[in-house]
Amino acid sequence: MFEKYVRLLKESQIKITPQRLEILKYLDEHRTHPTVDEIYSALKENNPALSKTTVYNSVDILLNHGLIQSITISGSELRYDFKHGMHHHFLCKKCGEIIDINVECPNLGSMLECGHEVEEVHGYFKGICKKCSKGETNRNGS
Amino acid sequence: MFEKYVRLLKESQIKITPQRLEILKYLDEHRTHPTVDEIYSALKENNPALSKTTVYNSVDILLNHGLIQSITISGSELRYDFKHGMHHHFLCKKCGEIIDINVECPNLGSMLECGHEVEEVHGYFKGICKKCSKGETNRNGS
DNA sequence: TATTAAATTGTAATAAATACAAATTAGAAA
DNA sequence: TTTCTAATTTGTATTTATTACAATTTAATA
Repeated sequence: MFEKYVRLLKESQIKITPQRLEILKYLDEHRTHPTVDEIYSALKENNPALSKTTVYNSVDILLNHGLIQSITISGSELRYDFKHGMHHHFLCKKCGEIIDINVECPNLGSMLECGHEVEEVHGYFKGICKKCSKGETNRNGS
Repeated sequence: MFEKYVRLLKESQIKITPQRLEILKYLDEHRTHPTVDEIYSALKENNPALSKTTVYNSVDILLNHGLIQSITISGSELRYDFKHGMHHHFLCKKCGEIIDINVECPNLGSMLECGHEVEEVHGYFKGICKKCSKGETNRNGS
């Protein structure tokens, strides 16, 4: 059940707690780029004692150890993503969905030559997603 | 003095007000990716009656008409950038500076093929900038 | 099992952004 | 030029994401 996440936390020398395991598992199994509030609401179902501060603390430590990444695409709140291979993101301005875009960053090479130490690469595209531009229903009901 | 910005606003059919001219001019002349608060503080010097709400309203309308762009790289606040040619951004985690990176986005072609209508492209890199990695002084004093 | 540093919880505080009503103004029409 | 009106500006109040912090609890080591 949690072996994978126990291993990940041990490898990063992060103290293992049920909360951290649940949060890491949730992010691995829900690739929806949830906010802290969304993670909190989902996990509170099975753990009513969960505190939102714990979710904030936990995503911070997971972030600092590189197990997850934060996504700033929306500009109004931070979203989190289990770290699986390099990919970019597309934000639909109509339905709000954030879609994974599986491309590499061809600029990384030239970035390495310009003297800055690059630790993170984020590619964000914004517009209207395939579904919405076909006129299908979306969460805004428009 | 303001001819350029009068022309830009007219072309976009935005009503011309002194506040909008000042804000647009400020962004054109200060490529530091300022926050609303920074724009507000700077312009309040010469116009003590300026309201922060006006700055919020103005950057919104300039944004909607494509004269400026918003930058979400920091995750804690929105920053604004006069729209000049395509470029990416680098955020230094040490000094906080946001540096323009003059590269195109080679992924745009493949993005156009995946069915989403792309309206914006943002390339963000994070790490330690050239200056800071050389151990020079920075605004954090570290 | 006992110990202790670290984590969790809950409340309070902060700060960016938004909502909104009243006063002002840009720009079109007379 | 003057009048008019919708749009803009202003200032205050509110909302919401995030951070700060103290008290309680717990993971993991000895």
